[in-house]
Amino acid sequence: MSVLHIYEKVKKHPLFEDILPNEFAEMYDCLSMYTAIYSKNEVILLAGELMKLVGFVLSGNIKITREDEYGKTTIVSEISALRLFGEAHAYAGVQQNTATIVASDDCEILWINYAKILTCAPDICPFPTKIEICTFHMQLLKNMLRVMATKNLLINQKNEILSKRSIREKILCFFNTYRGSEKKFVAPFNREEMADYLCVDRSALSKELVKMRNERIINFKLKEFEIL
Amino acid sequence: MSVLHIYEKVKKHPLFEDILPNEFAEMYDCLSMYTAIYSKNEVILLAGELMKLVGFVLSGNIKITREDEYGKTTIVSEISALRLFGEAHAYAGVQQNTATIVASDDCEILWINYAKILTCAPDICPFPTKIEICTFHMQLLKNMLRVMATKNLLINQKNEILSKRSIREKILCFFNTYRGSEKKFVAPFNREEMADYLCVDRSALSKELVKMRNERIINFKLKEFEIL
DNA sequence: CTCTTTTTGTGGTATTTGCAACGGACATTT
DNA sequence: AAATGTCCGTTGCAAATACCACAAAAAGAG
Repeated sequence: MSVLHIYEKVKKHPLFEDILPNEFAEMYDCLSMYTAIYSKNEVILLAGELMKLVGFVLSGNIKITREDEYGKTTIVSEISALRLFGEAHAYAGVQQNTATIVASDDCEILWINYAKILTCAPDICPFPTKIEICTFHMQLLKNMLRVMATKNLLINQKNEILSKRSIREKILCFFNTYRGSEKKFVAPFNREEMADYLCVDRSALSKELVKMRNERIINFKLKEFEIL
Repeated sequence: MSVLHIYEKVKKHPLFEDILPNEFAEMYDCLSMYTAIYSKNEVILLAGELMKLVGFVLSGNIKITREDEYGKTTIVSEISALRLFGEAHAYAGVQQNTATIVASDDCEILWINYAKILTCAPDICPFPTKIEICTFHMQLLKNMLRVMATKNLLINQKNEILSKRSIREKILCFFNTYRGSEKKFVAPFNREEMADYLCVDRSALSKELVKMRNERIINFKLKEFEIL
């Protein structure tokens, strides 16, 4: 895939906001980017290896899995095309990666050596000397901060939901963060996905929703919900 | 409080790693830092206001609270002295802050205009011109990335624990992430704190731990645990 | 349209968890 | 030594939730 083709894929991601095609081409070399193709079920990164690069899924899907000491593996999360992964591990540095990353389908990954953003101007001198940095590197740093901050808020939201001790509270918390101030909204999940997201049993979720409808707290029909 | 006194307080935080006293003093002006004192129960930031600054708790404790539409407030998290808050909101930008921050005790906050790190060299020119940036600003950026990445991993860990559907699974997941590869370890919580962390009932936690001991999965005495 | 597949709601039951109250172990204070 | 307070395990019970199986409804395929 040519650099321009890659650019077309990544340009909509917030990480590359306000980055021009020619700037991206420069970065491509400067940050030692390269693409790699993995076939279905191939291991992309083994648990225990250090995550030094940030990955961007150009096509296909990947999954993050964890294996306990008895060999039972669970899927921690799934990452679809045009999404970023590994940035937290790459920047946290010391932490050892305890998860294994596997290709769910045939897929193509763009690997980016993001650490280089921070060290690409190696002529570091003692204070108060200044160093030079490309304007678009600065832009990328800004974008990366925003991406991580946004992800942070998202996980925090989910955390708040999962902290609730009853299904009803989880539902209400999810609705509140999702709907904003709208009374009527369409859920982004079907029942099974919603149950997975809230970490509860699907049928228990259905029952609780009906119960809440009977108590005239909410109204709904399939994915369409309304707060009363 | 003098800038040097402040430096003594903040220097151990990862955000200020490898920042020298004189560098900090320069930053203090450059990033428009200032301190503010709040008395117990005083509102530090009201829900709805935009979070443009990053806060560092110099002394005392603060709490993040959220109020539902019927006026019931819940404590989302508590932040103790020498810890950072608001960085995710500050960098995510668009998001509106839905939480209210309140002083738990009398406390002193150092406010930092971190956005300025990204724009402090205003002579931005078109590609491929370079811009200048202080070396210690670069260090600070690096530190901020690491702080956010680390926080990200931490929340993710907690998320994984809370995703487990039974108390036993939560316990095991917590133990596994906490103990690393050590078979014996001392928990950082007493039972009540542990129950809060796992979002379960304390007595139910006690019961499950005893049950697991009877099944010879673990052994424990108060805070000392051992995986069998 | 009909047939098939997927999604959703329901009912019954077993299990888990929460709740409230209490007593013993231990440490601290008086 | 007695009194007090905190933490932990224990108990009985009530409530919530998971599990399983199935029917009704909706969505898709031909």
